[in-house]
Amino acid sequence: MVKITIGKLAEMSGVGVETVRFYQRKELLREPKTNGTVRTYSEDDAQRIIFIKRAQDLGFTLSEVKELLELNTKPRITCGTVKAKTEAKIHEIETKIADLNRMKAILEKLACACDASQDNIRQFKVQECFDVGINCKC
Amino acid sequence: MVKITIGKLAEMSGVGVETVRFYQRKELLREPKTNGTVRTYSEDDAQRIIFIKRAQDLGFTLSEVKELLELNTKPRITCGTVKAKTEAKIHEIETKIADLNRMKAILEKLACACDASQDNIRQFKVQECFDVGINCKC
DNA sequence: CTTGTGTCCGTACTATAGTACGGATGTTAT
DNA sequence: ATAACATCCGTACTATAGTACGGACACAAG
Repeated sequence: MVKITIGKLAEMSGVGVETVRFYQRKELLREPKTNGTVRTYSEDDAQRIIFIKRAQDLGFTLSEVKELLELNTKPRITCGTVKAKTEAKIHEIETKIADLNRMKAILEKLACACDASQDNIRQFKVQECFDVGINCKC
Repeated sequence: MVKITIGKLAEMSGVGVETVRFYQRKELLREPKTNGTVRTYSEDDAQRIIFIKRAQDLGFTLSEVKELLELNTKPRITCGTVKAKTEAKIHEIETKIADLNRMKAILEKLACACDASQDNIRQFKVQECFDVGINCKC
């Protein structure tokens, strides 16, 4: 077995050394075996960090990731549990996308109204545009 | 004009008193007129806070919201400037939507993969589930 | 054996977005 | 007038997700 130090682990998994230590404090990573005083890590630790980063990119917070990882250590957890958590996350994302589309439509109206105006010192009321697009005739 | 105190303003706009003061410190709200020492607010301040909360819900940070609001408050801003900022915001939103759609697609694959292996695997590895999700053909 | 790089560990700091607290003063209702 | 509540103000604290720092060791090369 290859000796992996914290520096190598960090490099392998694409995070900083301090981040590894931070994840240990947060109990997202186990406290590793030490021979002497210097801790040695395994390939599994790297995989775990890569998983954490991936889940995070997918919109999970660290505590949600921790929860997901704990599904492994707890007995008799089924795919159904993971699926439920994932679907809740999908729903959150869908809501966000819908909101953003609404926001985008309103901003497009604002840009359009801006275009239509010949008056270069006209005051646009951004708030009103956000409300219903009152000022926007397009 | 009705006298609106900070407490009433907070109640009207659905935030805490401390949040109003926080927004003042962050210059998202103007420092209000005082008669004596107690500050009085207007209906506009409430509208402004409600706007802040809405934009925030749509995924804008407070400093982004501040920028949006400054489109109104800067006196001699031209239509061209407003339009440029608005379009930049639209672009940001489009990027966010794309990112969220990517996340959603991956999570849907994950949910699907979880579904497929529901009854078969007892000792289930969450990390593998994510891997399967990413490579899943469903 | 000394130099240099790496690791260990605690602590402190960053940014974002607030929330809570304590003492002083202001305002209002009875 | 006096109790009760509200406001003012600064400071400190919360959570999230790290990043940075400084002293003490560890270890490998020259």
